[in-house]
Amino acid sequence: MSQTHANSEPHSEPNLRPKLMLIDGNSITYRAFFALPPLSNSQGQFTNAVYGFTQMLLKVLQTEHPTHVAVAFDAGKQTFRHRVYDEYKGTRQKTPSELSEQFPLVREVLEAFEIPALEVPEYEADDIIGTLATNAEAKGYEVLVVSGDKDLLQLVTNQVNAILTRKGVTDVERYTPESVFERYELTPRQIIDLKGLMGDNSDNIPGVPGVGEKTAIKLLKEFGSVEAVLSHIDDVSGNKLKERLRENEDKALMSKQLATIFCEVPINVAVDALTYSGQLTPKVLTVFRKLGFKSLVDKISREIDFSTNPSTVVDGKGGETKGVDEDTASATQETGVSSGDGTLTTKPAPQTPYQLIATKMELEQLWRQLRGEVGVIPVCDGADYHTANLEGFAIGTKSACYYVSFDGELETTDVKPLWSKDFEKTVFDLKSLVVLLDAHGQTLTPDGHWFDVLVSSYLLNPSDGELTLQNLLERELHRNVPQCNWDAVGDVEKKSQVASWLLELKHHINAGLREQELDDLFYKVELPLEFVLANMEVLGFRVNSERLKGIGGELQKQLEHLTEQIYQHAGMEFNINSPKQLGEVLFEKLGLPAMKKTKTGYSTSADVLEKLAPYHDIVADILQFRQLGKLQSTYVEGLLKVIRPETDRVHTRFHQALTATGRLSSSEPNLQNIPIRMEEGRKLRLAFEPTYQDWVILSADYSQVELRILAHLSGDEALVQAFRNDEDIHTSTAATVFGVAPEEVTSLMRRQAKAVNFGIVYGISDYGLSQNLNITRAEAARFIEDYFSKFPGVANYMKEIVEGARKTGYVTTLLNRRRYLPDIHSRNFNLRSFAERTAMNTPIQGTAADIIKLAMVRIDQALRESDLQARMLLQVHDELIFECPQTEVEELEALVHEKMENALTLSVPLKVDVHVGRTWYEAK
DNA sequence: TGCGACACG
DNA sequence: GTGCCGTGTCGCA
Repeated sequence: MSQTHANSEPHSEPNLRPKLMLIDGNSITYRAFFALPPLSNSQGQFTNAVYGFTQMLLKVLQTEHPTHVAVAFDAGKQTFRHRVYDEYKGTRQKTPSELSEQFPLVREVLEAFEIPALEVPEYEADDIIGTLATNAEAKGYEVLVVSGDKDLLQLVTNQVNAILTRKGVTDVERYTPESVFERYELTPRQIIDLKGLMGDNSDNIPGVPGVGEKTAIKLLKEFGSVEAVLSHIDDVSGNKLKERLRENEDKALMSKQLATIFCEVPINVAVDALTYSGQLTPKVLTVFRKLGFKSLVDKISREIDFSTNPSTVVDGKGGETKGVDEDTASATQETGVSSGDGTLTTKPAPQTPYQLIATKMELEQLWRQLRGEVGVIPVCDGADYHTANLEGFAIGTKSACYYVSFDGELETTDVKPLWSKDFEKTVFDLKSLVVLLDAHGQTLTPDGHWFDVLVSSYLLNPSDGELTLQNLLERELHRNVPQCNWDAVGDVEKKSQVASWLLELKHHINAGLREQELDDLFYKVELPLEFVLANMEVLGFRVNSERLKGIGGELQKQLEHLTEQIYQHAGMEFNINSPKQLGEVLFEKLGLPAMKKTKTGYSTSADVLEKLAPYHDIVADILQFRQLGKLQSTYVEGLLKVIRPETDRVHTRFHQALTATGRLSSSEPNLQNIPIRMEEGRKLRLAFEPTYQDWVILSADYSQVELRILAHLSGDEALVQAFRNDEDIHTSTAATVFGVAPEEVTSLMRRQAKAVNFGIVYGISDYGLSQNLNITRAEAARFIEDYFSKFPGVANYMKEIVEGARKTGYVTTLLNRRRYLPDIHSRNFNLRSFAERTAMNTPIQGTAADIIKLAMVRIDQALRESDLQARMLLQVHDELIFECPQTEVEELEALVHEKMENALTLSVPLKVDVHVGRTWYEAK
């Protein structure tokens, strides 16, 4: 591994060797455009791409400190590659004007940075970069190429490294020849061969059809290059593959040619002329202001080196003066600029003094030193917080770092003072800390002054991709996070440094929460909810494995019987679980009419099969087989695997920072999708029991919560009235839409109205409804039209929510939870329509999530304050499951009713149904 | 490893 | 030339 550069600090260790950074301007700008929501500044000019580009630029300059920099751009449409292959980049959509108008802005930014922008007619940015990289390498430079396109990996050598974006814009990864090999098992030059074989959709490079990354790598590992593969086709394993290679020899060779970066572009600028001073001039601030980059103005102002002029620092707290802290950044920014004299320097992250705490005496001293805000990172011997052992805590303050080790005489109970209100603790993933400490008999509570950077940053953007601590630090603070193994002991000094960065992250995120008015949602709902979820995870749900095995035995018998019958119908044996083989049997052997196709073959989905049922008895058996097979594999065998044998319990994980709408999700096992709709599956709930003999399961579910929310949000009079009268909503909708009295509504009419109601909540389309009801599109469109004319408030709400999303780029729930919808401006019909439906659905689904989360927090609090033994086991989106002694049923029922129905006050009542039973099955 | 199928709200 | 919202898990190719 040659991580030496990434972790070195150029300032402390002057580097005499020149370092050239070459940035692929097109690739980074493109990537930024699609990764970021369509931000625009006060003049309505779109700035997301230039913003992302600038973020990226700042980050790489700050972390790499190059001595020479250039940015390359594609020049115009036609390139020499089109002469080879006229369909080159043919599938690529026309560059949207929202993007192309930002390229001049990118150049303005570069001008302010005094970084040259290069382009050469007929050549692409790649080729310019390749040429300069080669030249510079020959002159003894260290070279870094920065791009979003993994093609550039072909340029990597020991002297030329690549920095590629991973997710978003600023989440990057640095590649050396070793790390290219680690990732692809190929040398950098073989990246060209890889593309020759697998092609590239975005550039319309064909490759060999049917060969993807996996196959291509396998072939290259064996033969080395495209040419070698083609001259040894006979030695390739797999007949189909051989055939494909033979048929596509030309394509493979041409694809390789297209993918090869041309390193002899005629450029009239010398590498040595591309010097970069490393100093930001005030011009940069001017351009940032003009573009409306408020946060970047703050950011670079914060990094201004005031060491020569400390008196300009305005620090209201009169505290530390060596840094500019977040809260005063806006004040100092003005001073920094108006003084206008000097140059502004970006600085690498500070190193904070570190101390190991391993004895009682050292710990005593720590308590005397420590006060106020601390970042805390638990250090464990494994990734799974349900089973890992706690080995110590990395602790960071603004000015010091510590590691408290439980390796010697200290144990977890010794750090108890840390959990008191006296310390304001910031962590990443509070729930996991609560679970970890519970294993050591320590109970953390919401009143202990907490901040969680995971859940809070999720609120700022729930669709931001995987939220890891590393991602957050890099994305939000532009910190180069030291390499360390987070799921193991060791690296404690680095971890404690990161712990102190948690505090900066907190302030950064807090500012965002205030700006989006999300502080209430975070502090009053999500943060306390972490403790509720932790307790549910730790407690688990008791499962009777004997009963489950009994159900499994029954299923097995039925499955065997069905298998036999299906073979008989088919006249042959085959794998019923294989959609491919099944398709062949149904549509070729038995000649049933194929109604739909998927990319891989015939569709055998349930809705297709249901239509085929009248043609052949085999179809019903297959549907039955599929259903039972699912029950057996997922719910019997899958569940048995995760029952802890010592306790007969399953412990799900709730994910609080995952869904785009604000819902929770559950996994390992997923207890939010235990069967209920079909009786056979529902029987599985017989295996879910209360902990003790004389206890019961109590379930409480919101009735029609999403439609009630729709009534509230839209204010539609008819819908509101229906709920105020406590009518059966689907019957009432049917009566209204079909213009009949409620008692004249037939079951068909009710079923159709129900589908329309669902469709409305999902962001309706005539196609979707027609599929669901098995009617024509025209008929579905009629239904929708009728519905909207009878519920004009709903029609208007849907129109306005989409318009609002177009204007602001996001939608919100009743508690201000936000979801960005960048595709709302897409030129792609599909993506745009999807975003529009999402705009209609998310406020509804998300508000339902807000409401039940609030109810959970209130119920948890009420239970803790009461003397009830009852406890919450699960949340399933619109219902809560509890267990309690039989004697508590009445009181718990009253409590749950009260808290759930009054979680929020809407213009329609919230209604909750409660069911009690010996098992989960019987609580219906 | 991506996809189809299917479990839930 | 489209396809109703949000999830997780299994088996196949």
